[in-house]
Amino acid sequence: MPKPQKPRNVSARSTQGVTVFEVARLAGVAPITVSRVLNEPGKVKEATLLRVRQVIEETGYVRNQIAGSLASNRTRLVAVIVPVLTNPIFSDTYQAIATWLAKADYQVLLGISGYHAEQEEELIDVVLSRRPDGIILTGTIHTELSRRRLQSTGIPVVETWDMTEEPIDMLIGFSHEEIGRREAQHLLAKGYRDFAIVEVDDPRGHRRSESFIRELALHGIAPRHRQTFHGLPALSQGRAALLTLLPLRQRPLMIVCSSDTLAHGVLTEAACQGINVPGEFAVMGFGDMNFAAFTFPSLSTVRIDGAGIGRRAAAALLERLKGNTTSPPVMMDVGFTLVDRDSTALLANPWTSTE
Amino acid sequence: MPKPQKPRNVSARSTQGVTVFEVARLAGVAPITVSRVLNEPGKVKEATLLRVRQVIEETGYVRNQIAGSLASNRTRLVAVIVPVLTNPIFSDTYQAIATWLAKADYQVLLGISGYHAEQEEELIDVVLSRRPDGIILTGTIHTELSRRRLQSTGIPVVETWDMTEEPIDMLIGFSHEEIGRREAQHLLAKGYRDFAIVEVDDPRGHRRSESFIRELALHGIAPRHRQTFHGLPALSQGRAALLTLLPLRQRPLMIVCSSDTLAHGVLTEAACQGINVPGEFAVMGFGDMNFAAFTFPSLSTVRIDGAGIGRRAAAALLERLKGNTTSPPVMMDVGFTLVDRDSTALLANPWTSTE
DNA sequence: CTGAAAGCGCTAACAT
DNA sequence: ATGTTAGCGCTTTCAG
Repeated sequence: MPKPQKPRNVSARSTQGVTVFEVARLAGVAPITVSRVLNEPGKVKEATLLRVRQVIEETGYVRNQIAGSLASNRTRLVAVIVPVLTNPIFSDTYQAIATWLAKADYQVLLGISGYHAEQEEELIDVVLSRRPDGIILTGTIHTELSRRRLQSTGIPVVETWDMTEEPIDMLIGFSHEEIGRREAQHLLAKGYRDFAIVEVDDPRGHRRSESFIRELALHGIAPRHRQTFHGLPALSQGRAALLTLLPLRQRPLMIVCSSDTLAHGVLTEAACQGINVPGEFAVMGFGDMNFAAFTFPSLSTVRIDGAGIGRRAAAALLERLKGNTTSPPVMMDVGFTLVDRDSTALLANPWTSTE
Repeated sequence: MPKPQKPRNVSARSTQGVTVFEVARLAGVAPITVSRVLNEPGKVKEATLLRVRQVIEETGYVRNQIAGSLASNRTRLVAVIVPVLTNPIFSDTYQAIATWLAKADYQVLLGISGYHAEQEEELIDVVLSRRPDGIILTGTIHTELSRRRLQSTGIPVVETWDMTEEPIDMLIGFSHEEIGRREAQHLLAKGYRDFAIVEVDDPRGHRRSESFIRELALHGIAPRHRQTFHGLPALSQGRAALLTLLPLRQRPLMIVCSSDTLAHGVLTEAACQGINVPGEFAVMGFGDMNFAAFTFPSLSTVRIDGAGIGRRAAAALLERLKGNTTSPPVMMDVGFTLVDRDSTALLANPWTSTE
């Protein structure tokens, strides 16, 4: 039997809500037992468990995780820093992260950095003040200060959607340079020799393009055209891009886009102009988003397993939070897949004739 | 001058981090002054401000908002409950919410309900335990328990993306029934008489369709076809839908889709089959997503100002949190706009001839 | 403009 | 299996 409690919740500061003390009093147990019912029910005798749960039910008690977090120094909160919510390329990843974390009773604190390392730095400050148990970042490019802050806190960090030799902590992604390189090799091997690049100015897409161009250069080829749009990739930009490429139509042209959405726009404008794809233009996207297999013609692209990245990021974090510091450091390259569809199908009139 | 502090942070439970007490000691002030520097810098003398800020800088102090929230009973956290992150129709809204809240130093706690009222109910429980200062919900359909819990806490709630006579608290949205009705009237007025409905089984889209059909019925018309897909709207579904509609081609058909993505799929399959839109089929979407004006042919649709909903939801919440309980209850219908583009352009051969 | 004292509601640590 | 004690790190309240 617990000893009678001192009166509680009488000061003007209180929230007036039901607390563990009230529940404990009504159930005839000590507050810590209520806490155990909530957090470690296995450690409480069945009868006590039921009694406390009934009181919780009757009183409508809602636990205060803020107080719990302060006392236990664990928040069950994971901060997820995203560049934007409006670029669907990342949606699968964030959805997977939130879903898998929720299964383990962790919640997501969301931060939007707008693709800016400086804004991300501010965000990290804000977020750290809430003492998340873990942080998931999009990308591997951060300010030096961000890196130091994150490392000095010792909070588990997962970087995603990129590769680096020196991750802050854990890393689950793929190499954008490798994609550019392999994409170039792949298209060269198929016989394409004339290239145009259509991209937006997002940092990772830009690096894919640069890597693509470097690989072409190794084969003595320079792209005939490069167009960079601002902001998020949009169908409209792809359409505009194809219009500027029309004068290049004398010879078939391989149009390499930094996103499926841009590529879809190119295909749309081609359909509008009655231009045959892949006959007069071939088109390559990036992302293998859910529409890519169903455009007309179907879009060749680079498949990224966004949901897989999210699932693995969540899993790696949860593993660490379980206390498995003995587990090897996580630095996983999930890779990518070049997907050949109709938009790069070789026709009877081989492009290799332009060599 | 503050009196010398009792030793702090010596127990095994401490986080070993720098606390306000340490900062206060080094700056020669009381802890509460450090707190004021952080929260109400206007109330602190310039010299003190600078001195404390310097110590914060030197020590790398990171405030603990958990402790602050417990003491002040304010978390600066807003819970945002979304059905999914992978349906881009909502992206603008959530992006706007997070962005506008961040400007006011509020952060977003994210919850994914998967379109299920029951899952939302659990989520609300979890979320309430973190004592958010506000909650933003997607939709107005919740379990009775959810409604009661939310109302009994007294936390400001904003429901979005729908209308209801009895909002939990604040409401910023539009009527899906009204959309279905107006859409039918609009298309009937343009002369269309033969309709097919293509939709996914999301609850709000379904209600738009039902309302559309009711309005048609008032004019003695029943849709000739209705196809309901499962899951999120996808281009592939739109393509599949048009294939099943091909036998109906004898007379021109108005295909009403519950999402721009479905409609885009219909247009894609039409292009693939060499079918003239709007000649043989006319197509209507929903959402006016950023691609709708740039499909081929451009897509007639219903414009929803998703970003506006998000901005207003954030603003309404912030207004309430500023303590303006005197402000009138928020119940705003942001409306919608029927957008006529090429996919419903009337041709020389008027559809009205089929009457 | 600044400070002392007293909690906020919970749980770690240590009993029993 | 359950209880006692003592905080977690901050901010409210009340004083000066």
